[in-house]
Formats: sequence, C-alpha cells, structure tokens
Amino acid sequence: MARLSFREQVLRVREDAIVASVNRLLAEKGFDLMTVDEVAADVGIAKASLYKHFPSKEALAAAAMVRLLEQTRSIVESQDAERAVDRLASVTRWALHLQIAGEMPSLPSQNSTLRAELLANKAYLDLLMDVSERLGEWIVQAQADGDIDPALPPEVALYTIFARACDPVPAYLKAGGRYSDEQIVEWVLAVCMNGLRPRAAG
Amino acid sequence: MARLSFREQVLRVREDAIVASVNRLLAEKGFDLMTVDEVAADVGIAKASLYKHFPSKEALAAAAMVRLLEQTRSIVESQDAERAVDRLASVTRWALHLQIAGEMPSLPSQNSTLRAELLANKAYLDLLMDVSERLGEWIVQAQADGDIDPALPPEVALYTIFARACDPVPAYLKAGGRYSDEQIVEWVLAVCMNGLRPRAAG
DNA sequence: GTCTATATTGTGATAGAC
DNA sequence: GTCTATCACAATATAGAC
Repeated sequence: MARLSFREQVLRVREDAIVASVNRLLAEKGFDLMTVDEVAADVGIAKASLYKHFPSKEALAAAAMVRLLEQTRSIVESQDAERAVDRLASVTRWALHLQIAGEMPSLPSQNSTLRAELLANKAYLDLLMDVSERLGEWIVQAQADGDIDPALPPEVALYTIFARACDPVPAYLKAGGRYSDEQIVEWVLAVCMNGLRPRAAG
Repeated sequence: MARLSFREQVLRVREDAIVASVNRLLAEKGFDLMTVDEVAADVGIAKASLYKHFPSKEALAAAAMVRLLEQTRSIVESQDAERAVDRLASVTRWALHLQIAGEMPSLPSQNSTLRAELLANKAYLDLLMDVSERLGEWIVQAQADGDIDPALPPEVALYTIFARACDPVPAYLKAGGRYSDEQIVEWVLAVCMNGLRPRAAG
C-alpha cells in the first residue's frame, strides 16, 4: 500500500467520519428520511463541503454499504470454527447484533435510482460477490455435513441469511422491552438456522 | 347493517377504487416513493378530489393497511384445518402469495408520522389485535401439539410469521428467474415453519 | 364533490467568495 | 476545500370557481 501524504490522511479521516455518520443515520431513519443537511450537521461541516467529497446522496449511501460489506468480509475471514454451519451461524449472529444495536444501515429495495448507483459501484459489487461466494461455499459444505437441508438450493439459504440484516423481528421484540438483546439475538438466530436444517425423516 | 343510499354507495365504490390503487402503488413503490399525484392519476380523479376523501397521504396508507388486515382476518376465519400448525402455514402461504404477486403493501417502519397515524387509527388497531389474538391462540395450540417449539415465546413465533409479509427473500429469488412463484413460496414457507419446530432431542 | 390553479415547504444540489 | 447564500424542483396540501 502506498504511503499517504499528510493531506491525504486528513482527507481520509474526514471521509471516514462522513461515512460513519451516514451509516448511523441510515440505520436510524433509512435512506428516504435521512437528509443531506442532517449528515452535514452531524459531521459538523457545511453541506456544500459534503458535496466536494461525495457527488450525491446516493453516493453517500453507497459508501456506507461498502463500509458495511468491508466489515462483513473481515468478520467472514476471521471465522475459524470447524463446522461450516457454525461459521455461518457466527456471522449471522454478528449481523443480528449490529442490527439490534441500531448500527445496521438499511436501504429501500424499491428505489431504482439508488439501485442503479449501487450496481454501477465496482467496489460494492466486488465485495458483495466476495462475501456471497465465501458464504455460498460454507452453505454447500454444511449441506454435505448434513447441517443444512441438501434439497434446498444454496441461494435460498444464502438469501435467508442475508435477510437477517433487515429482519424486523428483533426490533419488534426489543420494542416489547421484555427480553435482553442477547436473548433476542439467540432466538432469532436459532429460528433462522433451525429453518435451514434437514427435516427429520418420516 | 344499514342500507346505503345510492349516493353513499357511489361514494363507497369510489373510495374502494382509491384504496385499491393505493394498495397497488404501496406494494410497487413503497410509501415514500408513492406520490399523491400518482394515486390521483391512477384513480382518474384530480388530486384535490382525493383530499376530499382522505385528509392526508398517511390516511391513504392507513386505509390500505386496514384493507389488508380485513382481508387477512377473512382468510384467518376461513381456516378449518384440524392442526393449528396447518392453519398457521396456510395463512402464511396466502401472505407469501400476495407478496410475490406484488400486491402486498409495505410501509417503512421508521417513519414516525406514519406510525403515529396508524396507532391513532382505531380500525387498524382493532383489526391488528383481532388477527394477532387468533394467530396467538393457534401458536399456543401448535406448541401443545408439539409442532412449534414450546420453549419459544409465542410472540417470537407470531412476529416471525408476520415478518413473512415483508420478507425480501421471495423477491430476490423471483429476480433470479430460475424458479416458479409456487416453488419459491413453498421453500420460504417450509424454511419459516421448520424454523419454529422443536429441535430434535440430543 | 370535482375541477384548475396555486400556495408552501422541504430538500437535493450549486454558485461564488475566500 | 470550506463556507454562506441561493437555486431548482418535486410533492403535500389548499383556494375558489362550478
């Protein structure tokens, strides 16, 4: 990796702060209700300055998603459990914790402008492919191990796991106020992984 | 039920048409991206006329949700399978079919204005209570039958079933284009109900 | 109750000085 | 690259004639 000049480092730190704010606001209010004014105020700079770093609101959201996928890849690569199903459960648990802590950015799947921007973002696509392939391998392995139903197409299992990132169930249970975050995560995780298991014969 | 005058019937039909349009647009674009202009154009009346029927965009969305819950209650009441778990699966299958057909209205859970409007809507709350209580009874029965894990709080199962209404997995699988709607619904349903099952001992 | 036309506001994005 | 000030426009909501 090339050395960065002091100027470039300052720039990098500033942009990290922006993306962190965007991440938090996306988790809190979602893309449509998050305003660029809010982001600027949260970072503590003028809106026009924001636009010198990122050309559009969509680009801000994309940067937050790239950040999330980088964290995800890092978590995926750090898994060392022997059984593939345990590695899958561990990554899913991490995502659920992020979500229940209010740090999981969420994007509307229906916004076509945003979709187009993401699909044009090479960093985003590469990371998504990377993570998907790794998880896909684990799923196939878990099917061979008898931990995931072999009759299920791997992509069904993959999407089911990805979908935990925007599962509304944790938030509903948390709103009830009767259970700890830990307990909620474990229940949702158990229901998720249990759903992928092979059905008992008979 | 009181007889309606001709005038009132016309009004009723018009409002049904409005709510049906709102339902479709909510399913297609979601609340934030749906504009009142679109609704008016879709129904074929002027926007100002729309506002004579419904006082706000939020009220339009609420009416669509009431309509959905009325349909849900009707489906719930028509269930006659012997086992509670089969009745639960059948209702969930209906919701998944509605969703994959693009007829399931979806609201952002983060919009506080919309939340407040819904929580102030007695018809909505009554229907929600009604449906929840009935499904809750079935869940408790299914736990007694050994079809749902008795260690799971009934509300976890209830929310898990409710969440199928906004599950992104069917849309992702449909976008892949490799499987029929029927096949997708059956997989997602199976994973859902399997997840609630008791874990095998050992 | 329906229409056309308009008021009002919120917000994404930019101009131009420094 | 940062700021203040402003534009441009979309979208909710309403006025007022018929």
